[in-house]
Amino acid sequence: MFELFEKYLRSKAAFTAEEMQQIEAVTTIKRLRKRQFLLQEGEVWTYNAFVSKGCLRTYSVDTKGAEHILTFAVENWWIGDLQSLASGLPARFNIDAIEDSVVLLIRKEEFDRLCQVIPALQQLVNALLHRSFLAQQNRIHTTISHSAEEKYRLFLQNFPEFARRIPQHMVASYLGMTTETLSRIRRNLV
Amino acid sequence: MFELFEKYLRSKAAFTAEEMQQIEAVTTIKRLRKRQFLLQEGEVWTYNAFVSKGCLRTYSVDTKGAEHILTFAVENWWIGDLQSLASGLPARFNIDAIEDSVVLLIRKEEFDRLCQVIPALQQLVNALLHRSFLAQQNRIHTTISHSAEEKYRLFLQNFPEFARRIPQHMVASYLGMTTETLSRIRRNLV
DNA sequence: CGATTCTTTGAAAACAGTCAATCTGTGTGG
DNA sequence: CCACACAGATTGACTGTTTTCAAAGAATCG
Repeated sequence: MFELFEKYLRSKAAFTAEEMQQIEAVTTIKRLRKRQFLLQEGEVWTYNAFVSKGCLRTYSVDTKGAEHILTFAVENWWIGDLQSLASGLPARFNIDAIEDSVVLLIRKEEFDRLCQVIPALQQLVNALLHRSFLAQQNRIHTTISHSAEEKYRLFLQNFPEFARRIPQHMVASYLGMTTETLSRIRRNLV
Repeated sequence: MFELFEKYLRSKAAFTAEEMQQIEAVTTIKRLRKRQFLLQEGEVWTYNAFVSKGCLRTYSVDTKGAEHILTFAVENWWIGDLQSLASGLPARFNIDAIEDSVVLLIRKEEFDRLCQVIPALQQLVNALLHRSFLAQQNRIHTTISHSAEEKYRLFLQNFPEFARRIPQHMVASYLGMTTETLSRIRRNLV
């Protein structure tokens, strides 16, 4: 499974064979079955995680039991609770597998150490953070400026992959509406 | 006005006198009157901008003429269109002054060059991006998981400063609701 | 097949937006 | 200094959208 990660890394920057070995040395593989937790609210998240197969989600559960999905992650995406990672505090979010999945884990301390000695890795992380920032900004913008139907249209445009793989009630949760509303929107689209 | 910026920088990291001079050498001061544009939709944004006095907003205008505010920035905040800055494409957003303001500008090329030679500056930028990422994630989470009234409550909690300085119709726009709705929410709060 | 999850539907209620009017305070020009 | 214009906030009546609750139908999985 490390090969997929290696392929991803090489597509983003140039790494020497030795650097790649250093990375592989600290990478562990975790297989998750559908519905299995990678992180549960209240635990402390201490990894950087790369999805090499499958699909996961990050979400919270409110006082009424309703789930609110913050992110999805499929192959070649990173996932984790940066808030908990940075602060060392218990996570406010859950992460679980939507499909049977494989994630690669690197402990924070080891990842940070590698970033010190492998400039390409540090740059990759910075670039990733930068792109994520812009993606989040876009999401905020569409969220505050469009109707439920328009949000769904944009979601289909931007993430056709997600729309295919992810159950509708989760898409609804991601978009901040109920599953009934999304169902009715879909009825009116055709 | 550079002194305020210097104070901010020194509060975040250690800079030598020479480094500080290098920064000052590329910094220009721009004074803006209330309502004056710093950036208009369609222009290319090529700066990093630091607010040393006043208050500004980043917003878009939709096809119906409605404004949607993405961010506010007061003293010691950064502002700009990262999307346009990174891509070189015309900005989708406007930035203008809500109060008479003073911003410090550093051209992108010069800023990037300084980041190469001043590690503390590069680190500051990374830390800032990291914090902004988390802040945006929080905003997304509250936006998709709370009612209009709860969003306003949380806004008051998180940004009491903004609530004091910023006209209500702009707060409403930032929260993704109409000014009438916010007005009615406030009536029911007391 | 039976159980569970997922999606759809309907009816009623809650919520938020629209439009139009009024009220307030501020600042500007005469 | 006043009159006026203008930006901002509020209100009411109405419309439209979204949620809620309850139920039933479809799809999936062991």
